[in-house]
Amino acid sequence: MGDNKFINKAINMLKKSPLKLTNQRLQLIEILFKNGNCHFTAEDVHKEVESKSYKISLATIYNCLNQFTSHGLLKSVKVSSDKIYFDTNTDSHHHFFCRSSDELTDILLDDVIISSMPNIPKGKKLDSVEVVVNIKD
Amino acid sequence: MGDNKFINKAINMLKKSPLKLTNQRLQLIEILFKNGNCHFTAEDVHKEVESKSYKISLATIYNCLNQFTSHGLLKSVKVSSDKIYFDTNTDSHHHFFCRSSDELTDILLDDVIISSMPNIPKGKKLDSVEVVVNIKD
DNA sequence: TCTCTAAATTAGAATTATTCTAATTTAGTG
DNA sequence: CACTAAATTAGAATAATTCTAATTTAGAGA
Repeated sequence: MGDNKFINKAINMLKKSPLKLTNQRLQLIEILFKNGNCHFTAEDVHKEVESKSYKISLATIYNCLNQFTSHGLLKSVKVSSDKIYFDTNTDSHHHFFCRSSDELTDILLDDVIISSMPNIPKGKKLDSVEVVVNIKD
Repeated sequence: MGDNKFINKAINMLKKSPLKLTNQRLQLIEILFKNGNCHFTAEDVHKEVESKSYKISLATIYNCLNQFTSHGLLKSVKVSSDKIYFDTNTDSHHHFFCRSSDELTDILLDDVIISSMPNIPKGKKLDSVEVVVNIKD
């Protein structure tokens, strides 16, 4: 009680998953979810882990980000960058990607209205629709 | 004359650019443009170069794909894959990306109608809008 | 509470895509 | 035809990420 609601929600999801509640995972959840919706790369997380002097190896950071993604705590986003971004907002939504600053920010789902969509090729199923609005300074 | 119109168009663009007409560039243009619109990674090109026994190093393939991209012969596309895709269609348009086969295919610009767009953040300019429709088997 | 085992963590090596370096070759201008 | 800037190349370097194999730990069950 008294805890951050975003952190609590993430811990509850972790408890409902088959993943174990390790110190590393709980500390990562604290770092990732303390501010509600945000975006980060593995390296961003690694830097914050270092600065807090938490004992979490880079391999564990990668493992956990990937496991959190497959268990619905995070979403991964690929844009015109060489890094994978993770997003604490797992609802369907879109992104601005700034090519000047490499920053990813949310676009609310309702702020993009797609009024016509192509037919899905025969034999394939729709997975997701991602709109990236690339911007620059 | 008698040549493929896609190849001719690409060679003309190369001639109008400051890039020199080397054997390697002409052979790459032949490979890339012979079939009109298509998508490939550097590795795809490398394989075809090998199979034709052309003498083009992997470094030159990367150099040329990047130079062709900066001079308007190609466009590069980033999707949920660890590789960069190149596209001979340089007009504004969208893509299907099949997560099962890693295949990228075009969506005609007019097949996606976006009837409402978010405001661009203060101080930034619009660069481009990319819609990726992820599909699977 | 204690044991046990599968899961988690870790350091460091490996991998993969891509870019860089520095030496050699070549296009095409003059 | 010579010259020079650009292009090509092999191989090293880089950067992000994943793998390996050894050690540690969570948490289920006695």
